[in-house]
Amino acid sequence: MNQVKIYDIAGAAGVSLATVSRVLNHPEKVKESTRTRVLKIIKEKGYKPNANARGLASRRSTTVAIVMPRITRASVAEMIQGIDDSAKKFGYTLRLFIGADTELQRDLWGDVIASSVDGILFMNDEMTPETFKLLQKTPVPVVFVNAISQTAQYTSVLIDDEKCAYDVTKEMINRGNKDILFISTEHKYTVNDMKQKGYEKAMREHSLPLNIIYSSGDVGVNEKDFTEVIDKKVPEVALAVRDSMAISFMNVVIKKGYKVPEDLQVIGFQNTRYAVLSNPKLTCVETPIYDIGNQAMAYLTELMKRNGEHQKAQKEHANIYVPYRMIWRESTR
Amino acid sequence: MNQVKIYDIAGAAGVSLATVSRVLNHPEKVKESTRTRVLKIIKEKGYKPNANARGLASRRSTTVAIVMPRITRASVAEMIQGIDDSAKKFGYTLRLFIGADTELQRDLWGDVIASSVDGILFMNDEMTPETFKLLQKTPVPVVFVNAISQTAQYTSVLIDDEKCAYDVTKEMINRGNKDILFISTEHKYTVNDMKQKGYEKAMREHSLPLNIIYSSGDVGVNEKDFTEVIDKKVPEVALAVRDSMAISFMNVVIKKGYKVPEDLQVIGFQNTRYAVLSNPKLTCVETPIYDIGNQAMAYLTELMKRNGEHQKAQKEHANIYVPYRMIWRESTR
DNA sequence: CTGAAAGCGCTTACAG
DNA sequence: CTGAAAGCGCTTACAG
Repeated sequence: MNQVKIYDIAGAAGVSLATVSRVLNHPEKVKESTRTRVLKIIKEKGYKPNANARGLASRRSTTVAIVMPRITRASVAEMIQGIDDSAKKFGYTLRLFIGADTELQRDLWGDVIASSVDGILFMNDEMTPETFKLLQKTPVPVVFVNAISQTAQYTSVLIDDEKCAYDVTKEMINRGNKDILFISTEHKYTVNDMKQKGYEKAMREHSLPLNIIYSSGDVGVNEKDFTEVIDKKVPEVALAVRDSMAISFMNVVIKKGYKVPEDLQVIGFQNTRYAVLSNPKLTCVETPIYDIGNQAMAYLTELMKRNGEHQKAQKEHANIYVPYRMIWRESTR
Repeated sequence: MNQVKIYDIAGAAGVSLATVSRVLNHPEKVKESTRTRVLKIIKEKGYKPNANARGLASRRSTTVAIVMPRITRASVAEMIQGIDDSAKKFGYTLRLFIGADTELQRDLWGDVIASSVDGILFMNDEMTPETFKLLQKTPVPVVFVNAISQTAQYTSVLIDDEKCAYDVTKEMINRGNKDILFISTEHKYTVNDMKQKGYEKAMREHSLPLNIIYSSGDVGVNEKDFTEVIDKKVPEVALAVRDSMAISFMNVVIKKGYKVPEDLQVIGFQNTRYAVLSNPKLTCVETPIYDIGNQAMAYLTELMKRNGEHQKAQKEHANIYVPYRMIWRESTR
């Protein structure tokens, strides 16, 4: 293991372990001359305090857990990048826990706790009450990322899905469209429900009939479902909660001989990389997923700091809404 | 923190700490009756050993580091899913370290070591000699994932890119094509170089002229570059190291009024989700990225086990090639 | 401002 | 098969 230990630094600098430790953790408590001397040696020897020892002794690990049901959703990677960039800035390191609700309850949550992270970024939407109980017992701050905590007890960082869907729908209505299809996921996600709510609100305000379809995440299934819909009637506008669904829908329609955006306009709700690879390019609500990750981590840092000072922070709850914007491309006119 | 400690279990079971620890770590050394009794209590109380304490005392953390330059590449998420599924099976937990070569050298690698992981999955292609030195000093096993260690000292888990590109190119030649364009990245990745090598080999064997273009990862730049190429001449076949590039190329060609696959056939080298969202759907070499992650983690587990037994395993090196296969879709005929 | 000492929660030889 | 004890590498009151 021949790693440099704190002893080595103390020895080389002619000070005690305690002083080296202080230089790292409470530099203001150390006389400047010794501080610089110690820091110099730390740098020379490339000393990095053992994370386990530090975690054990201090009960803080400068480590944060990311808990998510799946990592392969299109948006997750970029969110993690946002989280990581922020984590680096604040000196935190990331642990990854991937598992759905059931796994969380069985085993995974124990791992999260056992690893004594300082905070948790939680992306599992739609918790069962059991999971919620688990969360409640957690001794460290939790922030929801692009997922809503239905319990209004934790802060979520996300876009205001309902307002956003409302705005888009309204905009398309104002442009003279009446037959607007809303495409959502079969699997229930709160964020998608919020979007649907926004869509419904706008449609109702104009006394327009709702037209909603739920399909899976699988492109093959999408195409089958969408074909059925189209065979009945091609809507004027399709809004899809996922870019991949928007594009699938568009492709199906085009193959049937219709024109986009002339016969049908399509809008996606994410602005993933897919959006510019489709033909025509997909108009999107841009969900600034990188920013969401970035801000969630920054906010969690706040909470962790407070958590260190007084116990029990985080009872108040206020969601943090990250601004979204429209990116008009070729699939609308 | 009111977490259950090993003391609590020992107390409740009427045994010593040592015995509880043994039940968890060397169950065969404990009499069955006490073992079951202790296990029952562990389960009841939901005891999970503190990972820091365990890591510190045992010098093994059942934790693995994933080191990668960026997480937003299309293939990474699925690879991580593969890694995670395997990690779960073997009882490991994941830490994420995202950073390019320079960051590794400056700081990040120190974090990796300090966190005392039991093994490292390394995805940074194209290391500088400095990074390589860092790797050499690492006390734990390292496995390269979908990236080649140019030094033939570490095992890589990946597909045989050269052979694969050779096979595809040859197949397209055999089908009567002569003008085959190879599209690669501007940024140098060893895996892409290997593909290029395979392409070149096949072309040379048939005395066909090489036609290679390097472009960026940005779709906008791609389109500009590709337009230039096409304005000179549309090739019969385009092979692209990334699906996104293949699709961009295809879109540019289609917009110019050509037909795919009639005038141009296009093949991608990844089979990401993009492939089925394009229109026409993209023919691909399927890089089984999930399997690569999965097997890499499984192999790392082997190495870590050995590393525990005799010191210094891992001098021999043999890459593990995961089989690839062609998925013929609509962009070829 | 600095050092000696206790302790974080485990694991693992070492005895028995 | 089991327990007492040392130790993993740090941090942090507590003295001084």
